[in-house]
Amino acid sequence: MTNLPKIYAPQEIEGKWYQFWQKNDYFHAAATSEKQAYAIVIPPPNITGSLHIGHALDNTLQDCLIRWRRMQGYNTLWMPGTDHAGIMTELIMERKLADEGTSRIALGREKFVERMWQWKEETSDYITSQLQQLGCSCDWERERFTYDEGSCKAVNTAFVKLYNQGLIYRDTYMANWCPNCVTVLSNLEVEPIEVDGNFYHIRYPVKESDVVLEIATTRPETMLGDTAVAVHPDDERYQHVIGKTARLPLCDREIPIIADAYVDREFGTGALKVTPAHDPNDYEIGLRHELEQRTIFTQDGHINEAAPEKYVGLSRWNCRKQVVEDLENLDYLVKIVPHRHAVGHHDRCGTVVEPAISPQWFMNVRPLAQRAIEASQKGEVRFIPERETDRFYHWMEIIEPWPISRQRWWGHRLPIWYCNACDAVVAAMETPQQCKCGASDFRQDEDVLDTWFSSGLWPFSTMGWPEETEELKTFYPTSVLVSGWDILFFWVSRMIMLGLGCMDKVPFQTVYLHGLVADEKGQKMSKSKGNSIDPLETIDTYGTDAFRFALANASTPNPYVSLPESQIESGRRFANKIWNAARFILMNLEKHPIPAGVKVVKTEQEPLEITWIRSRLSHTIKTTTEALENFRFYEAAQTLYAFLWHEFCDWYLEFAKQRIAQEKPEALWVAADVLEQTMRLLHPLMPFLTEEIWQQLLLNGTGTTSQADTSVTIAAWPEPKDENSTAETTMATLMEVIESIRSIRGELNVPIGASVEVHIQSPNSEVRERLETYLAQYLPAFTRVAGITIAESLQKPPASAEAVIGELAIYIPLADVIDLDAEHARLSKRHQQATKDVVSAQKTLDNPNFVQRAPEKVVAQKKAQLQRLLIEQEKLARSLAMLTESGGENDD
RNA sequence: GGGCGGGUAGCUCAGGUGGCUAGAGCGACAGCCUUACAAGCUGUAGGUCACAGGUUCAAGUCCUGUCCCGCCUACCA
Repeated sequence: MTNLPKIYAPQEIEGKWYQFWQKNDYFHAAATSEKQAYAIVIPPPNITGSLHIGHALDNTLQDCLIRWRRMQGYNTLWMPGTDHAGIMTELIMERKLADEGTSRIALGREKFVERMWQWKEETSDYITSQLQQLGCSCDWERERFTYDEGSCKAVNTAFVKLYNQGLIYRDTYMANWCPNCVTVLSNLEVEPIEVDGNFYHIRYPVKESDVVLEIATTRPETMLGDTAVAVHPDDERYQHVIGKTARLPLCDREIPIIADAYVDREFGTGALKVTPAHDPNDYEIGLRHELEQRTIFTQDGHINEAAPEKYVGLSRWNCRKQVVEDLENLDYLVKIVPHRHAVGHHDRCGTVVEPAISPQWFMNVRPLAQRAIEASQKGEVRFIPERETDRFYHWMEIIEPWPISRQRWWGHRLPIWYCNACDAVVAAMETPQQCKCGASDFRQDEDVLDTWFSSGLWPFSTMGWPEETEELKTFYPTSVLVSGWDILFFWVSRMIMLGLGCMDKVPFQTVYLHGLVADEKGQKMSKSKGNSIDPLETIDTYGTDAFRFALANASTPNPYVSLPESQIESGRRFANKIWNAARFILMNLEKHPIPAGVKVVKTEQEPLEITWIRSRLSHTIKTTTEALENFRFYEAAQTLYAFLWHEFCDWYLEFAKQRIAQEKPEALWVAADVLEQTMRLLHPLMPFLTEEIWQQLLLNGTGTTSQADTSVTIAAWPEPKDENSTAETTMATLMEVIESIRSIRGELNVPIGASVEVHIQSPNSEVRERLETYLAQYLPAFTRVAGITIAESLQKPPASAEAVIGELAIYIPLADVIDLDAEHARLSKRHQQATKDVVSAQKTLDNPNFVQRAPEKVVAQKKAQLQRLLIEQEKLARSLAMLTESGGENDD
């Protein structure tokens, strides 16, 4: 007896097979190959990270694609790697350091970076081992890191190239500043969050007049940096003060009153305080009117010497309190009105960002964005779902210069050098030897690059760029990029732009943007919200395959997908079901081994159930393949689930049991064959279980694939070649009959053990013939029968239950056990339903327009449907009448 | 303010270009330890497809409007 446990234990299977795959190098892609290339670069996870639900979904889908294409015979490359993740990683390290009682600043740049590398070495294996637990078939020999030597070279090359094209430049400009991280940020890194704030109405007296301007602001502390008051040029209320001077309270300064059309007369008091150094709009106004840019904050968000001494050194928030208190005391405060508004926060650390003026390096992404739009319009890159295309265009159209320098330490230092003698700026791969002024003393820019700059080069930096490698020739542009839609702007569009900028080609042909996993409340799952499913715990409890299946099954086209625990549970049951089906087949193969070299050949005499299951398998192969081609993972999952469980197990294996009992093992061998092919189909979704079963089947002589195949990972993807609609129709009739009988037995509570007599009446000789041929052999597998009678016409036996399928009637005499009331209720319900359907069909057909205008096929279908319904209705009516006569109650 | 997605069974969701009697999983109910699986098997119940109009022979599906929910986006101090 095959020694397989009754319950599938994933833990005992999974580790073993991953090692086997790696040992045999199945995941390694050849740099050159006759085969067509298929490549995906992984969205590199943060080195410090642990696998969260988003990774699990993202990587499961990628692995599905890669495994599927590998089986289809492509030279598949799944490029793995990790991301140094800039500020994010630094912040985590800083928390660690704080726990140790030290800090980044205390350590100093050199020590800090050293410490980061050390930590990277310690943790980076962790995330990759988790990906392996998930079954990811990455080419680990090629594993990369966004801050490794190759990436550094790519980053410097790209930077210098874009600099020389004039796309990278330095500018002093207002940008978002994080006082906590002490660095500039791009707009994307700023998350606007609605907060409850106030409008502070403040009096600004006009010099040499009794006029007092009332000005509303949400940020009173910035008044210390005010350098003007602005009103609308056409505002009648303020004509007389334009050109005059206002006295800035608390500061003992005088500021001009200017007219600028930006001011909204309707809003607030119609008078605006202008702080060019601390507000983007005021900055613009300041430029137009050549106002002083008075910066009053230090880099870490405290008040500097530009403000009155009293406030120097206060934090932004304490300063606000102090300013309000002082205004109040000096009677400059009119009122405070509660006001809810959006305030920008740094998405990584949550600090309120400060618009600030600083010299930074920018990338002019406009020209590249334009090319990206054109590439998309030409179809060089395609977005799935399609709606993402519009989001992409919109972003590319409104895109602004990208500030790429960061005042941080963990990352690629800008390849920019300044001559210590003449301050000349040089962009170069390495420290320049000599300046044009003759000096040879240079210092490198202190800043590092935005982490997205290096990850933007990922699709080609991982392939060896800037060298002209075989990998680039073979795999670039890659086939698909798989990612959540939430990083379309951060990462995907940057890759497209930088791909065009550096390679002159888009980095991937297709972008598949899957949904984000949400909890029951529709909230995106994230660790910080505490509503997250832990993939590793889930894998422990349910097994990787169950989890992966659930993820694929949840992966509908919606922007948010939900993954209730019950769905994972369902995956586990499915795995167990497959396991047991395999167990049944393997156990029986021991008694009826497949003779060497025997193939179950198709013949005229082939039993119906074999033709049928092969046809259904072909159908399943076709549907699954199409689903994967269109990134409809949920459809692939559902198709396989339905086939395996409800067709193969529920029906075919039951037929097979009969055949085995009749000493006709072909049915078993076919079962093994169908299971083997189904394991191949299911492999991309459930790699471990399918490998285990596939290997077991191989040991038992089921080798329909070529002898060279030693693993399902490289077995050929099945081909649909056995579709047979005749067999499907015949089987459908049989199934209907069997289901009707089971339904009668169930509803009338006929004991399982009781055998029943079945009488079938059908005027259709073809149907009768089919039933005569097959019913006797199949029916006993599904229900206990004492005898079967099939006739063109026959009297309904007394005290019998009845089912009607079109013109076919089934009678089951139940003399002793029949409950006439129950039978009456049953038939009555069906009669009502039939009547309803008749009315509806009749109505459609009575409409002359329908008959005239609808396609012939549809009309014919409708007519046939009505015909069938009418017959059913009539039969049911007659039987009901008979029942009533013979004493059944009609209390409907 | 603008845009996008959604509202289908108690719950989570499918329903490519309009056309079988609107489906699945989970849950519910009833009955079964039937020799692969009780993590199973069999049967049953459960839906005005958010609402109101419209187009059409035909609408869950297309159009218009309304109401909810979610998200993205915008400089209203």
